[in-house]
Amino acid sequence: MPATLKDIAEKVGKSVTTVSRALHDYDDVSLDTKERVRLVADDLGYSPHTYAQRLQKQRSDTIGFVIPTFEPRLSDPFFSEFLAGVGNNAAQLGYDLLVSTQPAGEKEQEVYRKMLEGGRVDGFIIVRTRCEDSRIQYLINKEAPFIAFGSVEGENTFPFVDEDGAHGMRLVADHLVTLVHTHIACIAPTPELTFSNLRLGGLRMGLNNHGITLDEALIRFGDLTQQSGFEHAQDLLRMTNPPTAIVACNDLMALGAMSATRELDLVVGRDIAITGFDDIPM
Amino acid sequence: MPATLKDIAEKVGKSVTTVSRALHDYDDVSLDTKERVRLVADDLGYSPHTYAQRLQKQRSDTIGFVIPTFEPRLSDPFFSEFLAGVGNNAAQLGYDLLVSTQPAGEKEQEVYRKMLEGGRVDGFIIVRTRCEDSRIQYLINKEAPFIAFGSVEGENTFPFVDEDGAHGMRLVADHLVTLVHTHIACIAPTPELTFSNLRLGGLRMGLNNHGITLDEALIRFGDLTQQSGFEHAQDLLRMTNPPTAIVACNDLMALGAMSATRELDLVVGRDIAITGFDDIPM
DNA sequence: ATTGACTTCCAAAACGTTTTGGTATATTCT
DNA sequence: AGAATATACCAAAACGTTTTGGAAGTCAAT
Repeated sequence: MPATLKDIAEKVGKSVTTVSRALHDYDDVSLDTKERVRLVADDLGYSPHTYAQRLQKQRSDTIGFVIPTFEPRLSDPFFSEFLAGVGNNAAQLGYDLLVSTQPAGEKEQEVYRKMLEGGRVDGFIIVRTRCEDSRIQYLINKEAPFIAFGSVEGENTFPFVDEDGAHGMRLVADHLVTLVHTHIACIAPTPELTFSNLRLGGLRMGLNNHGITLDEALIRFGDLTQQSGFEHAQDLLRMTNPPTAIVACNDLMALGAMSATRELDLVVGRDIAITGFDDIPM
Repeated sequence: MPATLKDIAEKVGKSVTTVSRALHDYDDVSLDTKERVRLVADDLGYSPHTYAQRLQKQRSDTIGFVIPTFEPRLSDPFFSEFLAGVGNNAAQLGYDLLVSTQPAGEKEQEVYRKMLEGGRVDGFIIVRTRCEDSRIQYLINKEAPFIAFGSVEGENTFPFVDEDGAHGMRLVADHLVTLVHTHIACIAPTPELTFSNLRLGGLRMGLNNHGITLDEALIRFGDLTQQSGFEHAQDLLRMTNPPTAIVACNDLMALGAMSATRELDLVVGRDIAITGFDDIPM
């Protein structure tokens, strides 16, 4: 059995209070006592009981991170990269990260509620923000702390960070135009996601700057997976007048599109241009 | 403020005990009371306070998973795949997974000790087992529950699962011999890792079966990263009499080796054979 | 009228910690 | 000598749960 404050107290011959205060270096404990307490604590290999501390302190020192994915697997490298980054920083600051996956929908809010009301987390990190985001609505409403990666439609009266997806897509447009493409397709994520609109909008505007209008018939909405990039690309390439360039809004769908072209014996970079977005290791 | 049992008790006009028992469907609570309790609980959006429960129950319902890596990032896809698999199954069984990274060494055991004695976890999952594994020693000694992915040298008197690395490597040997390779190099992980020896041994035996002895001068020990595969492959290919095949003991090093060959303008599959192990998505 | 069985309820203790609101003793200042 | 100040300590309450060991009431059988 792990040692408790009580064990130390008994061994040192002081009260639990004093031992607790000694370990926290309060100045109403004599140096002598502090020394003895620390010695005994080390000796017994004492570690404070985390859950007792959390209960008493009424804070969990834990951040909730609910990955909005259908797959039970961490199939999108974007998430594992993100997770690693956040997880390590959190650890460094003395925070735990409570990770869970839950597809957007009915049960999603319940997951947030349970974590919050169960006292398991102090706040959240939200990713893949949606134009109308019920998670954000809920948390603002509950006055629960959180930070979002991505924005929502309308006013963003909450803390968030974001990349400039529109700008990135304008660069993509510039690049493709330099390569004299005019018949350009785009595979975007579902338009419910804020960044889908931002990136699509960026592309549209980027092309406009060069006097090209993005053909609405060449816009497809996928679900960000490789599979979906594959299917939509296949579909696009089988058209009677197929595009010469496919702009994927994320790397995973771009990879899927590349597989599709390969299957039709086209060489990427020669017969067709394909662009991605995210810079995943793959 | 989240609702507590006390809140429910007051609203229903029963004791906290009764409310607790009602929610747990004990049969010394009348159906009528149970009904009322459940109604009020729903109404208040009650969720039990996780840490209070854990403190009282003296169990954390949490599994510890310490990733033995130097990188703070989750750079090895093996880990993210493993993490996703374990994490989701744990969640399904009502367990949390407490993840942390800590390179093998001095502080490693302290991390395990803190998690265990701090009451934060009930047991552990151990990966990348070593021939002499201090973590396993420690946990056996503490009689703490754990399961290992991989074995140790000598008797394995603890639960573990493993893949048959030796067999896999024999298949690799068979394959390479079929392609009439005889001058074969191997990039293995540090021999402290059990699976390094198993796989290396498997390769050696596989080649022996065909009357070929693995040249000890062509064995290199890397650290499982792409970088290290790159460096060792470069080194091997610059020898006066370079190998015609490189067997990497994991996929990441194989990918590094492939980069190295490409830099020397060799084509993998034509000028040189390279094999990996693990089947990571990349 | 007692006994026993059954139903429904609950006060109190416990888990391990931190904080509050003290007390007792020694020291220093008038 | 008495008052004020410092120093070192601690009992009890609190955080929100679950479990223990009953108690009180009803009913049926003796």
